[in-house]
Amino acid sequence: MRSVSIKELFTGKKLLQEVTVNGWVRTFRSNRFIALNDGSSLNNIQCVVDFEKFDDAILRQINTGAALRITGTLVESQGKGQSVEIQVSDIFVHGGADPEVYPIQPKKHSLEFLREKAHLRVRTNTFSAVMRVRSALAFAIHQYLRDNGFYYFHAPIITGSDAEGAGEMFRVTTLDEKNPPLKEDGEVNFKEDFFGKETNLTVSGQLEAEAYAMALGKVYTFGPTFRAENSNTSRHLAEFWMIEPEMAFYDLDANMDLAEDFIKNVLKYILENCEEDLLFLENRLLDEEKTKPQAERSEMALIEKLKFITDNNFKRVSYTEAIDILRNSKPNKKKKFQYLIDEWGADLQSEHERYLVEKHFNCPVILFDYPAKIKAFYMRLNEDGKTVRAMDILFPGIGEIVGGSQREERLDVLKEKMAALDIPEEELWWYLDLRKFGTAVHSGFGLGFERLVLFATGMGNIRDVIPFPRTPQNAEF
RNA sequence: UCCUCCUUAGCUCAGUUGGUUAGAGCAUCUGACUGUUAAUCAGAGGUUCUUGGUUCGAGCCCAAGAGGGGGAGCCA
Repeated sequence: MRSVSIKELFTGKKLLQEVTVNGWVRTFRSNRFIALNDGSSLNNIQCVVDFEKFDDAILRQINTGAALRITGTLVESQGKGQSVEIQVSDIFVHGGADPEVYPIQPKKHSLEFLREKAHLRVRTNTFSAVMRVRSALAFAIHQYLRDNGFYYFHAPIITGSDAEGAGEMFRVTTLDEKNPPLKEDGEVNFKEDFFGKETNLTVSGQLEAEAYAMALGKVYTFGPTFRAENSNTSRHLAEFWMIEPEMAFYDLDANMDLAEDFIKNVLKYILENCEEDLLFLENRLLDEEKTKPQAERSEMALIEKLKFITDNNFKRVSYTEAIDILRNSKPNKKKKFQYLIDEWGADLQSEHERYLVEKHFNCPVILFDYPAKIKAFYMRLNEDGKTVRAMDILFPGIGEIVGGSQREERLDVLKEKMAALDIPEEELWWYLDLRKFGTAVHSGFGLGFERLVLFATGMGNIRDVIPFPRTPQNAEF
């Protein structure tokens, strides 16, 4: 007999039929009621056991965490907590879970404790809900971009260029670490390494995406990226997933339009398709915030917050306007900012970004036209000669969720900027080729997938929205 | 990398000024009960993170180490 998912049982179509389900025990109450979950949804199916008809040896194996196959008749529940339940006729124990040592018990565990049990934490309601939403978001991203004429393009994970400037890189090598081949000057001779040169894990697929956009028109990457920064925060991972759309013939305005529409649409998708999980996460958040003082609680509940994003326009502000706002802001005048704003050209700190997003505008903000000095070499220089067509999307509680720009399409300007930053042309000869042959206005952005999941689920730490987080000093799983 | 906080039962936490036998809830085990909803009732369980120090006496004070959280920087 084929088994059905527990999710299907709640549609009511199987009522009074014999069904077989497989799943893991959440609780076993009164030696009679098994709450079984198979991950198909948040819902457990209550399996009612007539304990007098079953061997004690079987019943003893029904502990939290055990894997069971249960066959029985689906009936309307006599109890109040659920619409349907299974009157059990047969139980097969796939595998028990010794309650003396199984760490996930039917009680509240802290997220920090569960983080150390990353292989088991997805068996909890919170993590299963987060991971279903994560999966739905990934699907929505592919669907949106496909529907809008994008090609999914696979950027290489191992990269030979060291000039992307997005952060510290992880070295990829097959050289003998204890006895590497050396050059005459004593340095490691990477000519003898696997690729014949120094290679690293990618920090961004952008440069490669630009090459593909200049032929396929609109492309995107969606894959893992790696940063060897020693960042210890709730918003950074050493291995994270990034979506990087890149579009030929798009200027910065078109780029911002796309990014905003993109975010709104993928959030709309989960509002429509993950209602149950989002409601659970919303309640989890409300519970958590009950312990906090009033001032620290969020003004909106999770679902309301997501709807606010989908229904309202992001505020677009130039860097220059933002500096004016900040310079005249209360915390700046009262010297409450740790870094005071006095001159045009200063890099914005996260306290400034938070002020703009959470206090001044109280909605997502797109900052654009940043000073060239604080942005990457490949960004399009404006006619004023001092700003570049860069844009960052800032979200409440998360900070920067998107970073993007119109790319510098003029060969001579690009070469000048690389020279000014001491980036050797040989490193990026192929990137310069894109400007020599059929160059055109083009733009793109990068969106940190985990930061989007963080926002969408209301979780507080990025390590809780990726299955097996990689952070400094931690790659246990 | 810097600043800061934390580490007591399986889990979440309490533990007064340094003072007798380190407590509670939940989980677990044993027993009772059996239409429950994180069931209920009775009983059981501790290397106070590790090492060293101060002291008549340390969960509490000091030093070093380990692990974890929060914040900053870097960014997505």
